[in-house]
Amino acid sequence: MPEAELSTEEKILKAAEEVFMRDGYDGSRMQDIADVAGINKALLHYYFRSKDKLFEKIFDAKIQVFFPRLEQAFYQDLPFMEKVEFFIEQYIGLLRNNPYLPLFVLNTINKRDNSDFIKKVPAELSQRLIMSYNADFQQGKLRAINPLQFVISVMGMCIFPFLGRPVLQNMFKADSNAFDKLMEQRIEELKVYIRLILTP
Amino acid sequence: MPEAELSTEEKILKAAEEVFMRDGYDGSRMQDIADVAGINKALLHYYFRSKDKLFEKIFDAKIQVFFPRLEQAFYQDLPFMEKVEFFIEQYIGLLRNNPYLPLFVLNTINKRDNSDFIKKVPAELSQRLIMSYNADFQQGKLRAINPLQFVISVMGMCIFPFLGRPVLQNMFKADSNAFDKLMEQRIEELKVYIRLILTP
DNA sequence: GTCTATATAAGGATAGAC
DNA sequence: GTCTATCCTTATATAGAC
Repeated sequence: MPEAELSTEEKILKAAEEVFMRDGYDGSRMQDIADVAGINKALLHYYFRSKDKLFEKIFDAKIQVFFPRLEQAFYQDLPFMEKVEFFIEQYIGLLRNNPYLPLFVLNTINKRDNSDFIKKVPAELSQRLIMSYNADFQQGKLRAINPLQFVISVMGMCIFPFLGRPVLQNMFKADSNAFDKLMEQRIEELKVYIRLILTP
Repeated sequence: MPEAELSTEEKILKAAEEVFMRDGYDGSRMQDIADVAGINKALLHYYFRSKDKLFEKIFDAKIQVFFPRLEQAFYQDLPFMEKVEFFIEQYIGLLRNNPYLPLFVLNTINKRDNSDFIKKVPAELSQRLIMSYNADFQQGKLRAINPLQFVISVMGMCIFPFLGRPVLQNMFKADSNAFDKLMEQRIEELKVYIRLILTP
């Protein structure tokens, strides 16, 4: 869709997303958002009453992406291991297209005053995974581990390289392409790890 | 050491550490730091010329903690697997005492303009680990994996729960004590994982 | 709906007295 | 070294014309 066809409200939301994701709430300026949107500051306040309100709109959308529901795989009757493999594949793919997402979300939910934001996290995902583990474990198909710790571990393995990206690229003299390639390879590597951990 | 015995410079550094770690660079106010230190703003600028300079002092100290050198284990002639186990133990212990550290460091190194900060990361740690892996692998003591991906994974597994802490606590109705207990248990859990991955 | 101009406040930094 | 007072710039937000 060409930019000219976007409504003013859409242009603002698009610009706000870009600026907030890149600079965080504290680092963002309403003027920057107006510039990116190609309008002036006053219009921002006309559409969204305040910086807080505008930010909330963006966050509400992004939290749903960062903690995905993944209905496709998790509501199907797949073995636990395949669900995890599917998650790794989808999630690293997602982050490759949304490099700023993790830091943005983690910053927001860690803000002391903004504890409301935490409540917006879709909570069922990990609960369902744990139930799925227990079902397969009781059939002897999985090794005895702590499913909560395991779920945290899988998320950490997927997300962390995107958080430490500048360091990794500097350490191994990699450009953006090399990093992306590394993340593509990472999918298969992590699948090997989780199979080794879960197979009895 | 009682607070009264601290020099003004020490009081400022202590207060700056607290505020910067908690609120980040953009979210911190010189006034807040002065208040915590029990002095006034002007004195901050007398001791450290600017907010930037003061921040740099704090960051320089913290980056050394977040990317530790761990000479104790890694310069000794231990098997790779034991080095990793030692790392997990030490590092989770460190983070349990420094909950804000990961987000603080990751935010700073991800700032576009502040790419100077990246250069301050001690880079040898992962390089040494990879060399150590290769040595043991050639003796047939380890499974064939990608050592770089493995090192990223171990760091991610250790660090991520501290980043997602508010969500985890909310999701599982855990207070600070329960979370800390979970992290203590996590040490042994992760050791199991890495043994399963690395053992041929 | 969109703009210019401006109110109001906050934040970093400095001057100058003690 | 430490304080009060203040300068200067920047930010959010609003008023009012078109």
